[in-house]
Amino acid sequence: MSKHLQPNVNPTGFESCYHEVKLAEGSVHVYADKELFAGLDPRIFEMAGRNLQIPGIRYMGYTPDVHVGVGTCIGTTAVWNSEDGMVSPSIVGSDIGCGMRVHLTNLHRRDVQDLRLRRKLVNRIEKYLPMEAHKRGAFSDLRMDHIVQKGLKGLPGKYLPDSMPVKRSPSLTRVEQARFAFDPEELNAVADNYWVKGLRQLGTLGGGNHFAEIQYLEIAEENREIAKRWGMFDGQVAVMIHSGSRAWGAMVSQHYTPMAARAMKRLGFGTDDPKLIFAPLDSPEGRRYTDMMASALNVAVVNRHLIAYAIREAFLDVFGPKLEMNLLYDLMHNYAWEERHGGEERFVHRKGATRALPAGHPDNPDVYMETGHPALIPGSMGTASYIMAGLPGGAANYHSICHGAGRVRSRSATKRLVTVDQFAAALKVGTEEEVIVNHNSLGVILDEAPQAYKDVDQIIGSVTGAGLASVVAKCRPLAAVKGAKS
DNA sequence: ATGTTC
Repeated sequence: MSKHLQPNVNPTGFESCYHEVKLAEGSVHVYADKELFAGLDPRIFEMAGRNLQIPGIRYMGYTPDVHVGVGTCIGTTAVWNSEDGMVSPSIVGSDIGCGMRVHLTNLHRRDVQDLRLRRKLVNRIEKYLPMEAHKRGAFSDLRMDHIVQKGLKGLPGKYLPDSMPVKRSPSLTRVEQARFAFDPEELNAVADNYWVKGLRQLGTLGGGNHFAEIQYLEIAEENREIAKRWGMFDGQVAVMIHSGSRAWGAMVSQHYTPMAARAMKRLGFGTDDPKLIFAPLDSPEGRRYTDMMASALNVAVVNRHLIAYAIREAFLDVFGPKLEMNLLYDLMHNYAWEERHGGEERFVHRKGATRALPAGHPDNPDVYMETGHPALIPGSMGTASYIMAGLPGGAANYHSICHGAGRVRSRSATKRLVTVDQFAAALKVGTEEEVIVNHNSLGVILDEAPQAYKDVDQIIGSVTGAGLASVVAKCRPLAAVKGAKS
């Protein structure tokens, strides 16, 4: 029993961080402190009511960063039985497989303190890491069909170097290293341009809130033992990546949502929201969607892996061959999958929600069985990100925690209300602590200013306050790489 | 988020 290392936590305000909201259709369980809860948009509860109309739903939870989305809020955990449940393309959303990856280097923050060196590093990263798509002919050694079907196992060995171990360290779960038996006809039906574009977009960041950051770690005092086991130390330079399956996942959403809608019509299912689409897991349409969603998860993991590979090339250019960049974990926050909860098989949808399994949970990968796996939480630009460990109390929310800060204002409103100078101040431009960014003009990414987001520290405070997870490390930004609309 | 764009 004592072999499991539990994170140290002293939840002080559990009662004040949990709210059961009773609606006509059932309850939605909200994890947020009183202030965040009071500030929530009332539309998220109307949305919860319509989601709770889907037959067979067992549970619906909101994380503290919850906000309105299409059909279903970002920040939702929605659960069915595996045996006779539903799968919903609307709940998964269109950014299928979007998630986080962290690599730990053997560098200390003092090794990258010099601003000119950091700028050089960002320039190097831009050389290897396109924002939109690789030039025609790049990655001629990759097979998109292998990647779609086998994920990381579909990559040639060249892309799996020892200094960023993937094969050697079984640190990925069955979701992230999924391998599926795809129906050839299903894949044959995908238009040629998606195969071409899919290949060219591998190892590219994309736009919106996606990013790659160079960060340094501040280990939380109370979880030093876990941090040590995970190979982390104070001041360690880490690379955090936030990206997804790019156009492939968008194609799956666009093509298979109408297909699931036809199944609903055939079977006589519906809710008050015509945009909320779902199908039985054991219907032909439900199975086809779930398979194709899995293909997007494979693409997303490979995309993040190749982004990390590109960043490693940049680091090797600058720091030489002694540089190490070990994978800590890769973890998605937009997907649906089978998991074991309370000894039962459940089908868990997470839309903008991060799995945080505690020590001993059977779905942990072996290397993290004794601590729980790292839960990777991105902050907004210029603020902190977090690496957390799940607590047993997280079972209340099916081991889901937040996926970031959560937007407080739209992109257009942010551009209207926030000035470039205010953004620059948030990035500490002109000081020794400046967060180096890959854009000369901050105006092109103004909609991603931290002023567009909630305070991530307060979001994390609600997660720890509710006893769902505990902080292992706070990750402070040193440099940020982002795509921008030209 | 992405792609296509009246």
